[in-house]
Amino acid sequence: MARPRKFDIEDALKDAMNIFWQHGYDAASLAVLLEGMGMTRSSLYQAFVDKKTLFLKALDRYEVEAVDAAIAVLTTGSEDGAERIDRLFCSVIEAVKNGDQRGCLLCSAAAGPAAVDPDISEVVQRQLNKMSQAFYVALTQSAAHAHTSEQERGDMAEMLLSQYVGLRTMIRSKTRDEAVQKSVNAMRKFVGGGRSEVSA
Amino acid sequence: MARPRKFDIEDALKDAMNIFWQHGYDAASLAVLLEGMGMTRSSLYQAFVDKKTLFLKALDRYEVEAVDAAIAVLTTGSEDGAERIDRLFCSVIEAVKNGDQRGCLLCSAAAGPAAVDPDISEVVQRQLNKMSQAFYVALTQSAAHAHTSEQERGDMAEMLLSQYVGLRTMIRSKTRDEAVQKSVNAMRKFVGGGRSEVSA
DNA sequence: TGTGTATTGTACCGATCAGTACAGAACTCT
DNA sequence: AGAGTTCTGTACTGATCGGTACAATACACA
Repeated sequence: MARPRKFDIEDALKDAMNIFWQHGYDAASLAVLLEGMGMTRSSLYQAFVDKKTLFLKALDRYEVEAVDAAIAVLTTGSEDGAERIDRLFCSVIEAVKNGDQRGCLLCSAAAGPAAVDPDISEVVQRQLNKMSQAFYVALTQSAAHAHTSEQERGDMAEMLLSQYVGLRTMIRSKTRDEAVQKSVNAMRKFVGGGRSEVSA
Repeated sequence: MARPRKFDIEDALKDAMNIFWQHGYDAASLAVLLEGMGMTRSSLYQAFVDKKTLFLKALDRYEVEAVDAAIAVLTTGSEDGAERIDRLFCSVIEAVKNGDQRGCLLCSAAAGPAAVDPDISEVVQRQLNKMSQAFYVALTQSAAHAHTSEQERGDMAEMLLSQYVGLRTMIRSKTRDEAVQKSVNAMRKFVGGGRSEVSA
């Protein structure tokens, strides 16, 4: 028994996520967010408390939409874990070649607000951890690495994660496509995924 | 034949560099800069034109002070290039263990303003390129990699660079020391530097 | 057809942002 | 000592920041 809201709250959150993704936390001003989300100031504050809370919710949304998708690539689809790692890095290349230079919201958050705000840092760390665990699983299920020690795989999972973060950070800074491609080439060779050479 | 300036322009630039390094471009407000550089608004604008120009000059300063230092580690000191790469990553670990969580100004710039401003992006890319070339040189002068193809070394140099960027980005986002250590462990093993195990 | 209630639209808030105007101060040279 | 010149200190600008107050609005229910 009240006035109904004009917007779908999930859609609005998705819009917010995309805006933060493209602009970054600081550069995504309230004006930009309101415009992109198609709602008024009061509605936004009524529904999302404040900018930081909105960002945290957008990060949660990103987790579901992008991080979990990456984790799915790392943990399902192919028998061999190394090939799945391979696929993840190839998908990054593919995005770049399609003109997507937004990088990764999580990685941008790590470089930006997470350095200042503990609440944001906590969420970022949790998601990064999730990814490193997925790398670990993939390595464990890889013919080339299953025999290595638990510690070795843990180390390598962490390395793959920082590699991923660095790659997507550089992409956002307009690094030439060829440089990105080279980096992935070397990483693929290193991990030794199933597929012989380039493909996508 | 005029009033002499009260500050040393090089010292001021060094201060500015450190402030940008710690706070990041956006968060380093004029107020913070003026305070930290110990000068007044007029003097700053008279000497450095505007904030962005100051940042570009601070980036140049960072190139001399930090990037070139890293490049020196990669290109001089030891006979074996892989060991020099090893040393660079170990120095990152050492900084973290000493409580330095500022990361790398260049990497933060890559993730932040370089994504928006072409002038900044250009400088960032130039410096990143310089680093990847140094990695290439180190690989070429490494017993373990000298025999590989030129292309392979180029790929791997680019990978080492993105690894470096990712690592320092994660450090700034307050990633646990152990995770950083793990990542470096794996990277060291991968590169196969001379020194057997941990050291510093 | 009211009446209660939650959302919306708008106008506003103080704070802070980067940048500027300009008078006064501090020096060198004549 | 005076003129010329450059730097400094302060006060100010308009724009924008995130956030709030409050009346108008649109609905469900009685």
